[in-house]
Amino acid sequence: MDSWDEVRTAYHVARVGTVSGAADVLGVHHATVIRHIDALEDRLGVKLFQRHARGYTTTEAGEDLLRVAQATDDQFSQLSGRIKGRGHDVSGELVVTSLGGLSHLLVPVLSDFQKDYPGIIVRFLTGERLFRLEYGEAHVAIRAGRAPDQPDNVVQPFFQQKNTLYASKGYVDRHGLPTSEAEFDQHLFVSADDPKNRAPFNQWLRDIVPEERIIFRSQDVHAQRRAIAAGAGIGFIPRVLAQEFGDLVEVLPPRDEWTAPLWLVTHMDLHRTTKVQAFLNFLKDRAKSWDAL
Amino acid sequence: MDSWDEVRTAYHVARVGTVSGAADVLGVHHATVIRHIDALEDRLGVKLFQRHARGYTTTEAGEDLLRVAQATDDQFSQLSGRIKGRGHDVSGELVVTSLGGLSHLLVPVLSDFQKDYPGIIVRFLTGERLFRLEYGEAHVAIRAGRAPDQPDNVVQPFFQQKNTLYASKGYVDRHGLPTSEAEFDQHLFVSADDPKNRAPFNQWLRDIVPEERIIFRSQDVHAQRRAIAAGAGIGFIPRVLAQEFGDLVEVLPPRDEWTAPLWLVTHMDLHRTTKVQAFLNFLKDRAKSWDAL
DNA sequence: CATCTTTTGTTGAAAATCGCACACTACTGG
DNA sequence: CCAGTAGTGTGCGATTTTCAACAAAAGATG
Repeated sequence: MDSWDEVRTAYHVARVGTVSGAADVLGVHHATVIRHIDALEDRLGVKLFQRHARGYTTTEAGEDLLRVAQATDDQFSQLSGRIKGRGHDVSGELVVTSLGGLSHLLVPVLSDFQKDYPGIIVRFLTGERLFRLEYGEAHVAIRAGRAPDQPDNVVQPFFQQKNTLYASKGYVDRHGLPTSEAEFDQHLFVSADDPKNRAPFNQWLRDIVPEERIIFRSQDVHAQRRAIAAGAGIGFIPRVLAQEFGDLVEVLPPRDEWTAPLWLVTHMDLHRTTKVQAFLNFLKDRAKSWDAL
Repeated sequence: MDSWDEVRTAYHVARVGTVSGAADVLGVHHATVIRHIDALEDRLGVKLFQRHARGYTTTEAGEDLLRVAQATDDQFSQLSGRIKGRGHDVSGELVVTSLGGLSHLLVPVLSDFQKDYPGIIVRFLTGERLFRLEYGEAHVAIRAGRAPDQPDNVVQPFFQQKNTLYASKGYVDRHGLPTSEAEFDQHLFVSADDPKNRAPFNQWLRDIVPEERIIFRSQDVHAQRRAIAAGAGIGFIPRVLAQEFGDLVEVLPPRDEWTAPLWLVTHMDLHRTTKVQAFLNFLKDRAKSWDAL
């Protein structure tokens, strides 16, 4: 049974009882309706209607089609309502992905967003592997580094995450504070395990600090931060995050070159949906207060 | 939700996962598929798919559509099977209409036909009002008189019902038998109540017999026949029927002018169905034996 | 890393579809 | 009885839809 449109035409003819009436309802010419019916009957090999000068009356086959198509029409109407409705309200899943190191920023926002829109189910995906928007793996991605330029993605600047070198009070008590980069070779550092890590402050650190002085390395930024807080050495922590840790001392004043630009990325096909827009607005509103720091 | 064909297209894209694959299944060009999807999404105002170079993946809306369209596809397949199947087997209702006076012929045939095809439900409609084939009131009509020439009807000769004048043995004992029409004014007759009745033998009788000699009149042929059998007077009875009554005497030898031609009439749109054909063949086969009488 | 395959996306040409006008039929109401 | 109304049916011209070819991008493969 191909050509569902012909079924739909036949359905309206069966409902109304006349070709002209059905043509009015469908907004087409009555000749079109006649042709649809003829084609459908030819394909099925059975007459659906008996023709007479006062209209079309259904045969048993036509009666059967009427029942089935009625149900189909109902289901399609409901589907259309659901789809259009879902376009304008905020519900269902919201899938957000980012680098794991940004969870300290995002988790509170996601939690609050869910409180504002109880119909939402939040899924927060992190991991070393990049979750790809173009395959529908997430609605929104937060990316760091230089602006992504994937063709089908909509990219917006999120905020500038300022990073600075921190040490714990315990570390300062034991080793003191370097007054300039010149004294770095007498200190201990915490940084990424991967020498190819592209974060600008990590690259800067690799250039300035002798390799043997980076004595604590991990792929996991949370582990690095805990190591710094525990006094293992000096390392970079986002300023917004450092405030939550007590006992941290700013080793050097912040520099622009350590700042990591963050981007909000959505897939073109989802960007215009109210759900995504609601979340993006919510997120950007929160980010304003962070930019001030 | 107009254009069910676009829903069908989207359904196959959602199922297969690629535009090209869906185009293959649908037997159309992939550009057509793309346009259908675009049109449907524009109308719904929501993206059903996320596009990427390796195919289309469904959004939530697309997932919803997939489920609904899957159900629709199943139902349409079943419908198609039912309709095509019904075209080739003999089941459902069989509605036959005729003048009430022919029930003695038709009822046994209908009963036997139902025994041969147990899937059939027989509806035998009689009445003074003509049941009209073009409005779907019956599958088959048995008509008497001159050949009907309704444009959309298929007319076939059924058989020639020979009628003759009969009297009961009781009547003959009391009044004797007329040897010719000249003696009719000394006899009593049974005939139709309606002077405009078009049956040829009734018109003949009205012309020959003085009006006051028709002493038993009824609209109901069954009542007329019972009156004849009860000895009320002389009247016409079909020869095939007269054999079933005992005690009947043929008053005059049969004449061609008293013969009523019967016609099988079907509506063009139903004539080719195997159900109707099965019944027509069954009926014509039975009629062969009646013609001999 | 170059090449091949698979897939989406776009544009002019071809074909199928649709709308229009008219003919025709049947019922309706004075 | 006769004009009016509402419906089906059909040929022809116009429009929309579809097709075919090509371009481009992303994986897959060796």
